[in-house]
Amino acid sequence: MCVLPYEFYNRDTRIVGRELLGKLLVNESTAGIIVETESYMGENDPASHAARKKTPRNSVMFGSSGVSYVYFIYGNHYCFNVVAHKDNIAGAVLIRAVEPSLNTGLMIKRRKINDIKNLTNGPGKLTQALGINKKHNGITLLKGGLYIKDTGLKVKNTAKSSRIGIKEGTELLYRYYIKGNPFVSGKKS
DNA sequence: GACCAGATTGTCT
DNA sequence: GACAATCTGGTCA
Repeated sequence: MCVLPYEFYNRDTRIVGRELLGKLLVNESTAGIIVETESYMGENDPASHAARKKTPRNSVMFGSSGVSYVYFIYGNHYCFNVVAHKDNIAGAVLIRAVEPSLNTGLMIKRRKINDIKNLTNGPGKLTQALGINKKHNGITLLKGGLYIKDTGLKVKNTAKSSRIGIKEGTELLYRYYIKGNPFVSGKKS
């Protein structure tokens, strides 16, 4: 049980995306097990924010690995990413879904719903449940507060598929999830 | 249950 | 001014 070090994030974005499955995402008093991720590369990935050029908004993706990248979208929702790439490349892993693990009651209060399975099975949902917002953009995940740790949990069945909610790059299978887990977004397994 | 359109704000051109 | 890595609620079957 230890906080993931810089070396974990400073690897190929796709590897980090796959290996984040089963890890524990912690923020303040709430936490959830990551069950679904998507990897977004740099200039070679047309669906990535970093595909075109560096702007104030996406500059975090060009920064150092192990940093949180939070952005606001569609007027209502935040999405939480972890910057992860080898040196001198842009890239980040989008956390799409987690399984509620710690302080589920607080998540229910924040989401204002009673359905546990509907609590964190989507990017906009999990940020609301865990209390992640714009103030978390650009902060490090290596020091505590907001961080990801290894619980020693071994993931058995992982699967990959096309990413969701994008118009380009859909042929790239950069979405990773735990097969059969009820908290994965979308429909059933 | 499946499909469709609206909501609503920050950022870029 | 247009658009976006989404969610919710409505309508129709």
